[in-house]
Amino acid sequence: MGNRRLQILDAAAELISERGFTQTSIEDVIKHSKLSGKSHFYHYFKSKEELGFEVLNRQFERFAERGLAILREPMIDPMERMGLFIDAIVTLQAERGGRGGSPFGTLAAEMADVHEGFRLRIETVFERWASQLRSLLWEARPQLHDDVDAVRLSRFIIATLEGALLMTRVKRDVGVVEGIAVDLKRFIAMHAKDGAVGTLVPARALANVA
Amino acid sequence: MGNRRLQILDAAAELISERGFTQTSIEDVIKHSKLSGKSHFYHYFKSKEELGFEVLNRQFERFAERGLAILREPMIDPMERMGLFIDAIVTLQAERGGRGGSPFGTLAAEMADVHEGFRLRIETVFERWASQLRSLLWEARPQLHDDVDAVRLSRFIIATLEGALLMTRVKRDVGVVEGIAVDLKRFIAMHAKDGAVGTLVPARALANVA
DNA sequence: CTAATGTTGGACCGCGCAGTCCAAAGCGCA
DNA sequence: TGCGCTTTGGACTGCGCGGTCCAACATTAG
Repeated sequence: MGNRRLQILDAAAELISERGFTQTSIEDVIKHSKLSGKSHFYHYFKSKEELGFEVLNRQFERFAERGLAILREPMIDPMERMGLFIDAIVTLQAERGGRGGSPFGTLAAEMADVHEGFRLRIETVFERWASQLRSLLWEARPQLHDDVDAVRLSRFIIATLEGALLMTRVKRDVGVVEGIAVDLKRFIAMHAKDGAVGTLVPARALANVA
Repeated sequence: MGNRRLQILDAAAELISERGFTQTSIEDVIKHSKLSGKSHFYHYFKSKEELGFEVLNRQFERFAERGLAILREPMIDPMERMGLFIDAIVTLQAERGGRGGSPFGTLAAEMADVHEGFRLRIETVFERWASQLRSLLWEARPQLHDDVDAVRLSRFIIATLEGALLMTRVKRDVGVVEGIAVDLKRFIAMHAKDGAVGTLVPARALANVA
């Protein structure tokens, strides 16, 4: 069954996002996937490197399902979708008790300067994420100031969220990412024309913008 | 000489901030420090773990010298100092050709969930950094809106910078951190009363705020 | 010149892990 | 029941690395 393969992949994804790639051994993965016998692993994967690549893809898939999907809901106002998306990331982090941070960020920090293959794939992952954000900003264009640079703004959003997840992990306090999320929404709201902010920012916080 | 110790420490700092802790072997460190003989290392350090802790301290020292110092220049307007500080981080990253990212961030992502000792020390490092930013914001209080939350804002600044360094590293493009720095300054300027922005943001960019 | 006291280099040990291999256990099929 | 074929478990190998140890060398003192 290709089912087994997925089982291994998910176990690996969990361990790697917690401990990092190098700190996760094949034996750990096999044990954690409720299978036994290392040959099983090498039946489905060529090498640990291949596992790493596929875990990265899988993480992005899941992220796309649970987080990025919100960005494409056609019935919701774009600005509101942005807020929901940020909330989703906070929720995801809260569910894990502040541990584990961003699966991409962790892998990125660990491998970017060590393994060119990983670096390129991580770059692709971030690029796909960024492109989703750009689409949303494009959709929201009528509500935004004319000189908003979607490329720069989407990068800013990703960087801030990644940094927030990292700090949350270090402090083991979900409050960190929550606070940063609030500010990030305010920053995004700053790019919108008056009255187009929707539920992105509570009225009180808008005092600073006006 | 305690000089040798520093030599090892600096070699290790460089390697660790590029490759990460686990990917850096004692032999690499010794070779890179132009010494030879592993016993030399163990003459100055109890273990690799101790090396890691001290590298973290040393990185923070250097960062405090070259970056954080700007925050305390008493002759410069606080808001302007903030801008200079952000510029300094961009410059530091540019000097390394986009590689290596933040020394703290790299170590944090790698070790936070693996080694409690590292996590605590990294938490301390971030806290010290945050406290410097808070001091500056306190100094700038007369120029800021009354409801500015210094704790939250300082966390936001650190998170965004850390995320920016990470993405710069992944894309190997210093332009990323440069762009994010511009936006970050605009976000900070948003908290200042009109006319108190100084050189933080070029007049053109302020259009969005007003 | 010799003895005592550091330095320095590197051989060596043990361990953990990626990756290989084979033997035993299922399992269809007649 | 007996025979091939696949699945499964785990023993084994080679290697890299953290950490120890000791032998050779330098240095200073008498």
